[in-house]
This record gives sequence, structure tokens and C-alpha cells, in this order.
Amino acid sequence: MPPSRRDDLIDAAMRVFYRRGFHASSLDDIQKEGGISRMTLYNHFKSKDELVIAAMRRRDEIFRNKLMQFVDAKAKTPRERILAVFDFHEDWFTGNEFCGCMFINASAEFSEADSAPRRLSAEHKQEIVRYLREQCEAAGLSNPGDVAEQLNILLEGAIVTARVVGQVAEGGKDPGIAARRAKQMATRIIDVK
Amino acid sequence: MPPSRRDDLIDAAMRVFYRRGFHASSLDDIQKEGGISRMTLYNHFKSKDELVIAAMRRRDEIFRNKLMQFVDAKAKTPRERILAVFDFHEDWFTGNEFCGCMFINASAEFSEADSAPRRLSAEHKQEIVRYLREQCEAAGLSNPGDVAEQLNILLEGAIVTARVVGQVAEGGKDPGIAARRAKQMATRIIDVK
DNA sequence: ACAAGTATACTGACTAATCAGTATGTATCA
DNA sequence: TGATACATACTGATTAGTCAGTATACTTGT
Repeated sequence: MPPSRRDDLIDAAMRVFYRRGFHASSLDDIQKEGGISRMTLYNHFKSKDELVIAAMRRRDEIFRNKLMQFVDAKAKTPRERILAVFDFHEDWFTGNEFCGCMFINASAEFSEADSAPRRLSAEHKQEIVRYLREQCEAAGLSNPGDVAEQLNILLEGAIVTARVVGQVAEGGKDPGIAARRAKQMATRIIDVK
Repeated sequence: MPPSRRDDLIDAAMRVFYRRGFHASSLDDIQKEGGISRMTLYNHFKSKDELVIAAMRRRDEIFRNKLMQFVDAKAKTPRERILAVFDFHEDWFTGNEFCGCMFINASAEFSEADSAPRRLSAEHKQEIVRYLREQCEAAGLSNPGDVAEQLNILLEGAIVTARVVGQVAEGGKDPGIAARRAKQMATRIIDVK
């Protein structure tokens, strides 16, 4: 199936929303990014809000697929697979298009807790935790659910640290170090448990 | 010194920006919150951006003071002081005005890494790490700098988790659990090191 | 003690720009 | 010929920021 105009639009919206934020991105920005006209946009989506939702869904899909492909490619044992999740994050942080986590950002921008962006963000994170729990189960850890929640806190902390202090000029410098520190803590958790 | 009109304005701006976000808050909102006229605002600040900066500075001051007062009041030994930081966060998460961390939120909303809000956010986090390092030094830990960075990652992860999944209706429920999980990991770090 | 000056606050209407969303008409391609 | 995309210009609302004129209260000089 060739990428439709609708897909182009969602991809463009996803990139712009990720780079500049949801409220700061205008529909003109998205139009220019994707070479798409205003009316095509409104033929596919009723409102900007719906486009936000579609962009977040695609981001969730792409991100989780890339994560899983990375882990499948780089790790063999169950233990290595858990730690590879942190290596994936390090690569992400040090890449030049890193703008933090779109879902954390969405939770910061949308103040109403029961809005669609907030619900999608929570679902995304729950999917990450579910994936982590599967890896913990495969590794034979005694309480995979708790460990998965702990590992997720480490990942969230690393993401935020890479974004907040890792990207400013002075003091910050290396966003990757947050991932390595988190990995170090993760190692202790899964090896001791 | 009685609270001046300028202070009222900064407090109102701080509350509104924290609750609704920076881009989503209009000057009208802040006016209404503080009972302050438009011209008073522009007599004290050249622009909304400057008000954002002032609000962030005040938030930083208030937050760090509350944290330090809590720790001083609730903990005696150096080890207890480190762990009390996590208890402080649990109280914060479960309070009804919790809207995440203003500085994480600012880093999500402002895309330019060298903008004032991003720099202030980085500085705030570096101050937190500095405080944690002091506690680690007092506790006689062998590598207080590294441990402080690790503890900070745990705190960041807890804050984000409490915000993103702790505040949505289904699945979320208890924002405080993220703080307790982080504290559990922190305990292991400072007791093994 | 009192008048003038000064600083700060207020109200309310105005501007210029930007935004989401709409309407109209044309080109393309099956 | 009919669906889909295009370009462009519009509406109406909201926004940051400005301006004019007024009220209040604290100094200061005489």
C-alpha cells in the first residue's frame, strides 16, 4: 500500500508537533512541512485536535516498533534484552532529532487529565510497562510486574534528564549519560532480584 | 515588607502557568487570577516572556524552600534526610494541586534549547542535584556526585510517572506509588554503595 | 498644615497579528 | 465524469501589547 496523502499529513503533523510542541504548532506550519493544502487537511480531519490524536497514535506505533526492532536485533538473552532497552534510549537521546518524549510533552501541555492527549499518553506508557514486564517474565524474574514499573521509572527519569539538562549549552553537554546511569541502576535491580 | 502588587502578579502568573501551561495561559487569565490590571502588568514586565521568567524563578524558590523545610522537619540522620526527599515528593504527588513539575513542563513547551525557560529549567534541576549531593556527602557516601545524579533520575521518573499515568481515570489511580517505588530503589542505592 | 509633585494603581477601549476553521474555484487523474 | 488534491482568500475569535485618562496615596517644600 503506497503512502497516501493522509499518511503524509499525519507524518508531517507528527514531526512538527514533536519538534515545536502542540500549542506552538500552527496548521500553516504543518501544511508547509508536508506540502499539503488546508482543505485536504480538513477533508481528513474534523479539527486540529483530531490531527493531534492521529499524530500521537502514529508516534506511539513508530516508537514502539523501533524499540522492539532494536531489542530484537541487538540482544540475545532475556537479561540482555532488558538492558538493550536502555541502549535504545541512549541512541535516541544522542540523535539530533531528540525532543524529549512526545507523550510526556503532551501531558505537560494539556492540563485536563481526561483529555484525549492525556489518555493516549497514559496508554503509551502502560504499553511500555507491559513490554518491560514481558521481558522481565522471559528473564525469569520473581516479580516481573514490580520490576517493570521500576525500570519504567528509570527510563522516564533518563528521558527527562536528557531533555531538561542534557540539551542546554552549559553544564548539560551529554544527553546519553542519563541513559547509561539508568542502565547501571537497572542492572543492579535485575541482577539482585 | 508587605506583599507588593508586583508579588501578587508573579504569584498569580505562577499559579496559572503551572495549572494550565505557559502557551495555554493568556494574560487575561492571569489578570483575573490576581485581580490585577493589564497596565500594572506591563508596568512591571516588558512582555509575557519576562513574566514567565519571573514566575519560574519564584516557583524554583518556593519549591526548593518547601523541600528543604520538609527534610529538616522530618528527618534526623543523613540517610533519613535523603529518603525524606522521596516522602516530600509523595506528598506533592498526592496533593490536589499537583500538575507535574513546572520545569519539566517548561522544557516540553519551549522548543528552543537556549531560551530562557529552558535554561532556568536546567538550572533548577542542577540545584536539586546539588542539594542531593550535599545530603550524600553528609551521609558519607563514597561517590556522592554519582549517587546524586542517580537519585535525581529516580525523582524525575517518579514525577513524570505520577503525572502521565497517575492522574488519568482508568489504570492510573495512585500517583503516590511512583514516589514509593523510587524511594525503594533509592534505598538500595544508598545502602549498598 | 497644606498645596504640589510623584509614583503606582486602575478602567476600558484600541491595534495588529495570529489562529482555527470555511468557502470558492481550479487542476489532476482514474 | 467524479473524486481527490490543489491554491487562495475569507470569517470570527483570540491574543499580546498599547494608549488615554483617572484615582489614590505618599512625599516634599513652604
